Amino acid sequence: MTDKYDPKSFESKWQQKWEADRLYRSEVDWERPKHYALTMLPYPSGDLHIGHWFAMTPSDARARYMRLKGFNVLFPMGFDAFGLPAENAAIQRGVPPAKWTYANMDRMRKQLRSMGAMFDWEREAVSCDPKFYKWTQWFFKKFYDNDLAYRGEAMVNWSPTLQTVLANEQVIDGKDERTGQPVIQKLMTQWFFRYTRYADEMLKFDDIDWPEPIKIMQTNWIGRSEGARVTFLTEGQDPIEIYTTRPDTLWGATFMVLSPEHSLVSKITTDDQRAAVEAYKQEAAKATEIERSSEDREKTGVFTGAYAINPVNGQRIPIWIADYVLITYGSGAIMAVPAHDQRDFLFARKFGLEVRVVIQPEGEKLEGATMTEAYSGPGYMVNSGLFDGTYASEDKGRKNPAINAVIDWMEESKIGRESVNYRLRDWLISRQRYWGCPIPIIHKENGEMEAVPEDQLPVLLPDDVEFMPTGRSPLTYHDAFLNTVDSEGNPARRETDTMDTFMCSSWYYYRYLSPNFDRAPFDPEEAAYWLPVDVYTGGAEHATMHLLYTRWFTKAMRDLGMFEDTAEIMRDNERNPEDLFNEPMMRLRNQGQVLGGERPGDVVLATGRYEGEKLFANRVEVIDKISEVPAGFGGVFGEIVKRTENLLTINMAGVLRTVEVIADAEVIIPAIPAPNSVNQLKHHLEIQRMSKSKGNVVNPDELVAEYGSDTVRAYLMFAFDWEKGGPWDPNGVQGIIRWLNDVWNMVTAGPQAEQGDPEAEREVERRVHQSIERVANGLEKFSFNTSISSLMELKNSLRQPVRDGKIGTEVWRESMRTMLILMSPFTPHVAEELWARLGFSYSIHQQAWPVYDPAKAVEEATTLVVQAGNKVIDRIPVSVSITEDEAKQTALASEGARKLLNGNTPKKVIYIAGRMVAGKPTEPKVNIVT
RNA sequence: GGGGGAGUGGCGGAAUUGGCAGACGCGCAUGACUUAGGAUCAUGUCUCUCACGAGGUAAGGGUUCGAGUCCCUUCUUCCCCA
Repeated sequence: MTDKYDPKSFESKWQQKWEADRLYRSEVDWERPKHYALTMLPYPSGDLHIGHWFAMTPSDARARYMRLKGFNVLFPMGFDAFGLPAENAAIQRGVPPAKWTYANMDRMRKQLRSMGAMFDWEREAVSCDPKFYKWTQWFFKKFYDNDLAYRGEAMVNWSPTLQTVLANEQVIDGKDERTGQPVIQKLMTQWFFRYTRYADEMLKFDDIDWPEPIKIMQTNWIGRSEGARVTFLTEGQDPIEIYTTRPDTLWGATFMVLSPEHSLVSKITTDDQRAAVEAYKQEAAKATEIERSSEDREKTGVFTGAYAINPVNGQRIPIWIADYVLITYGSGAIMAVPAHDQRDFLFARKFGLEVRVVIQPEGEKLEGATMTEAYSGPGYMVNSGLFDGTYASEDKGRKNPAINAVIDWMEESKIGRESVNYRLRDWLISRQRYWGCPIPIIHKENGEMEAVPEDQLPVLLPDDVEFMPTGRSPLTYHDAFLNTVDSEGNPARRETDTMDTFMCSSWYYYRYLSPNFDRAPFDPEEAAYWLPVDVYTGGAEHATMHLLYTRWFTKAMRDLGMFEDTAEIMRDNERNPEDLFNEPMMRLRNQGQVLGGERPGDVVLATGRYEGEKLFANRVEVIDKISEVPAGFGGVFGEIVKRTENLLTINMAGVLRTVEVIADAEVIIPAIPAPNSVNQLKHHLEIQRMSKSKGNVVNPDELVAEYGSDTVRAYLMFAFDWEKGGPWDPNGVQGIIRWLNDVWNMVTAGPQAEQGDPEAEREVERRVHQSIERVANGLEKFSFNTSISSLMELKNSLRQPVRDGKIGTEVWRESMRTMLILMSPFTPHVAEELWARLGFSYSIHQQAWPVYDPAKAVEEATTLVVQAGNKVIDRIPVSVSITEDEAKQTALASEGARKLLNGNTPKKVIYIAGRMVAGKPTEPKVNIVT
């Protein structure tokens, strides 16, 4: 055959056929083992990004592999369709969010189909679809009814000029990014989920195979600490509760600090301090919590004029306010122990407050007056009454003898009690936004609240909305939405907050099970078979947000009995439901990120008219190299480092110069056919995240149009360590093209001999079997690049003997058959096409993964490596069946060993046997120690 | 500020988790075939050395018969919270 590998001629043909045949439809089949493979669903931003391909196509390859291994695989897809960008589009371009979102999803579905992935589209779930968000609201209601949802106060970014709440990403440097108006921090009533209720359970990872860094990040995020709560009384008898992890240092508390927002502040402030305190409170409102908690920030604060009594020693200590104490953490008040806490120490030194040492390290004498930093290490308690001499270790909580003793004593004498605290705060789900799932709550006239009854769900988002340029949610002035009646028929007002989109993404993979089911969030018949998710893939940036929220969600669902029907059906099918609903995903793997590659900017010569330093160019010419600048050139020349519209920044021998290209300027780019425009000039690109504004976005549609889907898939899997990612390099794709071309040519050329050479055929069989194991091993380990390199090696080792006519028809056909199945997870289209051309029956994707036979993979001859330490001193060809004794004798008799030993006897001889590891043979070694 | 990673040829990356460092690919070089080559084929390609050989996985130290891999110190860098 003479036809060339031309993916365009068959890729969409197969995609259509697979879809028409419902090849990837996954249905419950209790006779077969199941595998639920899940990859994070995209936000419908409008265009599929190369990052989506990078995340999804390797996951698809693995799902396909599991299918070939005999599993019934569910691999669904959907859209996380609520969110702020749709609203911004509405405000900026006047497109309704729903229209924008649905149009984007249509486009992205087409793009997703071009991947040739085995998505089961009949299970698609879309979070902004009322069929979906009815159940998001239903979950909210269940949580509300069971005290897992409540209203509380939280700090928000508040714009006083716009009278609206802003999201974190809308605030840059304390100002609204759109209007530049100042933003302040303000306490507002918001909806929360009791996230902390499952804090302890979420610290357990025993039953799940998740990456270690993710577990560490989640553990730190939850931030469990053991300590005590202690109540101090002010001189006016107002109680101030504090939380401390170091109750053993209570005697060193020489002042207290309240958060500026603490409710007692105005009450206890004395008249002569009031002006200063009020001024400080206003100042503190400008800083974000992240800034405030930064340790190296200059400490600020104001004395309230009031005093408290230290309950352990009766000492009278001043009460200050300072912004390094946050109202949202602990109780919003601390006891300050400057000798043993660095932040308190800096504060004390700045304001001249007493530093009293109460933990004295061994062999050192600390003095409060002369210390230069706080001491937080181990030592013996001093200045602490009856506890003097007690040893304070480095352990935290009860394990520390000093803390243990003090807590017991405090509980006995009713001064304080043991307490566990978490850095984790409750999950704030309120968003003062329109394009989100409405919170199904009604505010009655009398101020009480009630949940919308289940039969009235969903509370629909109105689509006849108009956006104000302020960004205020249109729900807050949409009368038809706002006005309703309560359960007694009295007029009432709807809640206008919508839910955080993390709420939708916390349960979407349950909706995939039965996206049209209308009696519950999911059909227990489906759930009993498919749950839990076996493998989940996505970006590590979701480590502490999405992945913690979703764990919480599943635990809450379990405790509210939402899996009971499912468990019953499992039992009916002899599946033990125990421990299956504690965690949503059994295995998690994170892919890295594809970054924009580095690209040099065009080197240009620009001439025109100067106005001061700035050049108004009427002619810009791109040249090859900086050395081609003509002598005596009077304009600006150099590499374009940046271009904004017609404004160029040019690096002229190290100096940055600005050139404005005038409207009808002559632009000459030799590489691009004339006429050229300013927009075709390329500027320098650094390796960094891809974004439209940087102009370094790689468009997968263009790549697919040029090279075909299989090549793009395989290249993404081959060019990177999947868990790491890296900068995009357009050149490497050549290697994949050559590989697929070679495979194509080899298969279409057919066998070159009827009878082959037995030795060559045995070698081919060996390579084929080694490859089966190696390709599988890479897929198991998410090491897609090594799987593909194994496939390239297999092709390399087949090509020459086939060409030389050493492989007979039978072995040739069997080898091609196996190779195509091995390739099919990675390059599903070309594998199917060649499969069909070889006359095998449709479809390759319904075949079984070839069985690895170690006996066929094994080598007959190998090399014995003789080492002295880490250095190779000889190599001797031997049989693989060599025994330890034979190997040692052979090694000692070798030329290299003779030279090394020079007649002496070795101190030690170590033998390392050769093995077959993941389809790859290793050589036996003998290490001779002298 | 806090947290998590990563440092291996000109480049992307391999290396059974302690056992011949640099697989596979890109690029490059030389040659072949060609009207042509950004096609294809062959050979080579860590560094130094004509060679024999020696050195080499960010830098320094340690453990070990043996270290890219484990431990300590330093440096660089990326990501996340944002």
